Amino acid sequence: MARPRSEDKRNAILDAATRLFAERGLAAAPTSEISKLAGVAEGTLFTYFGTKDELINSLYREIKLELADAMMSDFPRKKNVRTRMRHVWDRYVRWGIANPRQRKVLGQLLVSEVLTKESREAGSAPFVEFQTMIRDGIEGRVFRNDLPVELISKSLGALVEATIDLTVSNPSKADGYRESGFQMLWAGITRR
Amino acid sequence: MARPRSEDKRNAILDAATRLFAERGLAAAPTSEISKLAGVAEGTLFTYFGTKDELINSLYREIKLELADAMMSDFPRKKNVRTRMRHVWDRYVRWGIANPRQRKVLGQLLVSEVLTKESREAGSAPFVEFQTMIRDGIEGRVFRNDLPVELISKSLGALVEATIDLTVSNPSKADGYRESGFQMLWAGITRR
DNA sequence: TGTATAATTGAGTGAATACTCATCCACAGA
DNA sequence: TCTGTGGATGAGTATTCACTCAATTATACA
Repeated sequence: MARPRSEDKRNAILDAATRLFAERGLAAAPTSEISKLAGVAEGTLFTYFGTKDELINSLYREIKLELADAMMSDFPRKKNVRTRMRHVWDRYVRWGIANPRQRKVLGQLLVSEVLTKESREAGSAPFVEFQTMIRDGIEGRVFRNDLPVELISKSLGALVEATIDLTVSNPSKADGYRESGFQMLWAGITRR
Repeated sequence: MARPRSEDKRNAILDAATRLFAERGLAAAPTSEISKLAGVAEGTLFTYFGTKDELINSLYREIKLELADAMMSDFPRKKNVRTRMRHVWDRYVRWGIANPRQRKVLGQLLVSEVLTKESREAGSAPFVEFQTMIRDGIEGRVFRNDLPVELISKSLGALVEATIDLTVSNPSKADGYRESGFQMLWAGITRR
């Protein structure tokens, strides 16, 4: 037919957006600069993403996919709940430390008024296996039975964030923080 | 001298800003609308706050003060660590549920690129007593000794947020969530 | 009551920026 | 090699918005 769209260009735009959003925030990163940093004309940005909001929503999905990938690859499906939980914990913490920009942007996106309901749903889809693991923990009487699934998953996310924050401001203690954080989570959710 | 500034007008502006920031986000709430909603001329906004960024920083301090007030009033200084911890927990959760707008704005402010270092410091100043409580818990061998103070305080914040989120989406279970959330925190940070 | 001072007002201004579009150009299929 | 389709370009446009300022008004104090 005609010239096909380039996956490379699309990625370059998303990448440039990530950098600028992380440095200056969503609103203060103009499309003109995003496209310049991506090495394309401003008009090109709008052939890949109809509007800036659409770009933002796409970026959200992309980052969530990367995170899910980091957390769920090599997931030890057959092992016990603690091992699976630990796997997810370690991967999540490491991803956050290794990808500070994406993590920061994710934080901005989550409180922005731009994300559609569809994007939010699409963003949590890759984490179904994670939810299953928690349900296993409750049904197998490993976890306390008064904690709703969402409280456990949100708490894991929250404690991971706290652990990463600490590690970033004191990288030499990374291993200790990762261990302590998990101990704390595990003690909090399991039966005595 | 001359006409004094009005505390009422200042508050009206901060209040209007809170509403609009919560509904639309920082960037999409123009000073023209903030002043209109506050019932003053746009120019007046700029006699109280030199720039929009200054308004945002002032709002941050204001909200943190309110939160500290809610958490630390009637603080049972003389009681044991668990009682003090529980006091702070309950107050924080209740404040978040009762003040969804300020809570939402606080979330936006914290990831924004607008807050100065001074504002962040001023914002955490009212919480010194809270830090002291945690140190008491560690030194009194109530808490585990491998957890840094910041991990405990961040975790409390994080678990409160998770608890509030859940309560907002299912208000009838408010008491249960508040209880379970605290149990989880307490189990996580104390020695077995 | 008179006056100096500073608050209040809102129309105006300049800068920033999301998005458009006429033109050019690269590629797939014939 | 030719051709039609649709991507790539970037100057242009319409809009939005933070901030200004000259004129007006309220108030503390003498």
